[in-house]
Amino acid sequence: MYDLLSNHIARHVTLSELDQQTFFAALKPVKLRRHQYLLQEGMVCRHDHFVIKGGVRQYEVDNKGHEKVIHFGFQDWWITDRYSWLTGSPSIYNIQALEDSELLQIDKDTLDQLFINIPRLERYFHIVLQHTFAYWQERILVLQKPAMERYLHFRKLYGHLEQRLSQQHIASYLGITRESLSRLRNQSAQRGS
Amino acid sequence: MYDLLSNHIARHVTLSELDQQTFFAALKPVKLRRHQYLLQEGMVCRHDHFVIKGGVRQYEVDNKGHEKVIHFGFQDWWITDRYSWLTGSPSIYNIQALEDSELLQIDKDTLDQLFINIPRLERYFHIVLQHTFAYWQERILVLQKPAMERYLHFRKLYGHLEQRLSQQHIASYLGITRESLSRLRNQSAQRGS
DNA sequence: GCTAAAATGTGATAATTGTCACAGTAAAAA
DNA sequence: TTTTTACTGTGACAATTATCACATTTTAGC
Repeated sequence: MYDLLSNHIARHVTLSELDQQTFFAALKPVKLRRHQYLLQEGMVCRHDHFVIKGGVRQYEVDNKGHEKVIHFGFQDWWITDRYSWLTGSPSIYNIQALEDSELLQIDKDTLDQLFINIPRLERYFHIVLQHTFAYWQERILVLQKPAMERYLHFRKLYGHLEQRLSQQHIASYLGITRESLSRLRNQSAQRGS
Repeated sequence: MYDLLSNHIARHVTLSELDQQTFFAALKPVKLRRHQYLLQEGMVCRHDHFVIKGGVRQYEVDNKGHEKVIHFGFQDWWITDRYSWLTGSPSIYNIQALEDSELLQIDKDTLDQLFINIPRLERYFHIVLQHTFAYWQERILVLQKPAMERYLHFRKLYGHLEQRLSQQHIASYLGITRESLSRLRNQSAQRGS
């Protein structure tokens, strides 16, 4: 159950067996069924979550009632509303399971406590955040490009997830309507994939 | 000269005087005149920079030759191309001074070395990155909204910088053309600010 | 497997934003 | 100051993407 996370950690830092056990002991396993929520808007997001199995989407409901997906979370990803987590303010996001999912969760206070005695653990989270950050930086750039480029970029990076996601979620992630995405897909199919 | 940074650190963590001196000794002051570059595309970004005075913009030149501003950096902000910094790959960004500026820079290897003996320093950078991350998360959300909302949001957050930035840079940051921004400004002026 | 619900495809049309051209204005350099 | 250069405003028009309506297909629950 902790193997995935253990490997993920080992890819970035070396933790002693003891430190790793201390960390794992602080994690709480969470199971979600499809459509269940990890976070609902209005709640304060006090946990960070590592996805073991399944997948989730993080989205905002705008003032017209439209859902806007800003992020997905699949196996090997940490996911949280970093803003609410950091500031303690109520979240404007929902995080919902797209499939039956399994995650490990840890709350901020516990984690901050662990950082004091296990600096390497903070190093791990720092490195992970740097990677996530680099990903968001790229996402901003892509969101400024035309819809077709955004879609092709998505396929290049997350093509393997395309069947697991609905068109409307992909469209929302790309910042377009599901109708527009449908038309883009026709175009790109005609030109050969 | 180091007062700004010293205060910035104190806002997030407590560093011993010795640790702080060790860190400051590793920083290199950099002066830039308006239009000079801190980073040019094709170079690997090996430094992180803390802005003491002045301001910079980080932008990409797209395949049509258009400049796309993804980020600004003003007093009290750390700025770098996190992707290039992290992966060691050549940057696709330029970071250019908008005004005569003063910064403090540190390279990644030196910083990683410091982290080993000064865990609190890594805590500081980790916290700063969390804040920056929360800011980018919001930026993604805003970029999905109509142009007028983006502009008003910009004014709310960075209204105090509006006179120091050119229209074309603001427009680019908002992901619209300078012509569109000009029209948005007319509209919002007619409705009273 | 059947049925209801959800998701997707597609046409007609509207809204938003971009492009191009050029005039006017402001700012930098000589 | 003067002169050049860069920046901004505005009109006409084009391109992109959204919206709405409804048909079709797929999926989930019984």
